Amino acid sequence: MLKLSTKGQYGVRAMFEIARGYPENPVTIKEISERQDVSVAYLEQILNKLRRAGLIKSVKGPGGGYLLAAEPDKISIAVILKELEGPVAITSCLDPEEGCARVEGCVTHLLWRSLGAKIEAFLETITLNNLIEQEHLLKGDRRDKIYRFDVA
Amino acid sequence: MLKLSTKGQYGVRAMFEIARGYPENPVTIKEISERQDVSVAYLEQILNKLRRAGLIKSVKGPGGGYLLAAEPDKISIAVILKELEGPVAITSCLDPEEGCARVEGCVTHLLWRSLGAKIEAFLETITLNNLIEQEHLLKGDRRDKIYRFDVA
DNA sequence: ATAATACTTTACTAATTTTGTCAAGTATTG
DNA sequence: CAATACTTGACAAAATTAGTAAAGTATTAT
Repeated sequence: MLKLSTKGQYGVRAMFEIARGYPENPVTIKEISERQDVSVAYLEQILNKLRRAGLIKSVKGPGGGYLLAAEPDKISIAVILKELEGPVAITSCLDPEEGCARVEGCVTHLLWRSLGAKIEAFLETITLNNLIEQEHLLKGDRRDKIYRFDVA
Repeated sequence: MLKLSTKGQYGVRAMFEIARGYPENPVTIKEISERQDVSVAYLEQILNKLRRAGLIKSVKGPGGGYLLAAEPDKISIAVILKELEGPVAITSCLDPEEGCARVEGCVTHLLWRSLGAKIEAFLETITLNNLIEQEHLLKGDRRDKIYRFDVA
């Protein structure tokens, strides 16, 4: 339950690859495709959304590619997922687009709202920079710090 | 994003209705159907799963219906949802049934795992009894305690 | 100039999941 | 023994997901 679509998953992984090139090295779709094993055509869709949302910039021509539009510690996982999948909305009646007929006096409504808020709050605390840091820990020998996200 | 299916939503609402009858009053499918506006046939599917999981008991014959199999404060939302929708698995590679080829050195994997753990932990703290309490607060005048789930 | 590289956009579709309905029972008891 | 209630399994329409495909436009190294 509570699955994330591949669009969201791939989007985060793509942003992670682009973040590695920050601030000078444009990363091409092809590179992302190869490293993350996602088709170029599908990535185009995803990166397009992220570019229009202002999270990344693109550089055309040979040697071009994608660049982060802000510093890696300013871009949260929450922002990326919101652009690709819309707001956290455990139930459809919590989606701002839809609305709910039974809001008043509905106990489960409160429950789902609280859960959604908790999820958002968590995802807002994690940034691309945290992912990069975490990878360094994984590849390095600082095994003592390894499950950092559990602490946050 | 991160939607819950209607099966999970209706299941929690049905359990809430059954909890109101605890410990003596069997609640019929028809009553649940009317109060929660879900078809009888669909509820049958849902309640069947919950009964087989041992969360509720059924009493046949006139005056029969469904009863909670345990005390309302012993049944968490997490348990109900797990029976109806399987474990929390933000990505399919985190589903115990599937597995993941890239676990080692995969940073996002850690992220999704942490998120899933947080969600489960939260849902385990909320019981049917909490829902009933919360409803009393909503209907009563203790407006000061109203958003209880946010605190938990 | 122009070929190579790279991004952009829109349309389409196969597969999967969700959200149920339907039919034909079985079990219990007043 | 009829009324009430639960039980089971098959089936299917609708929505969503997860992509592919095609036909571009833009930039720049040489």
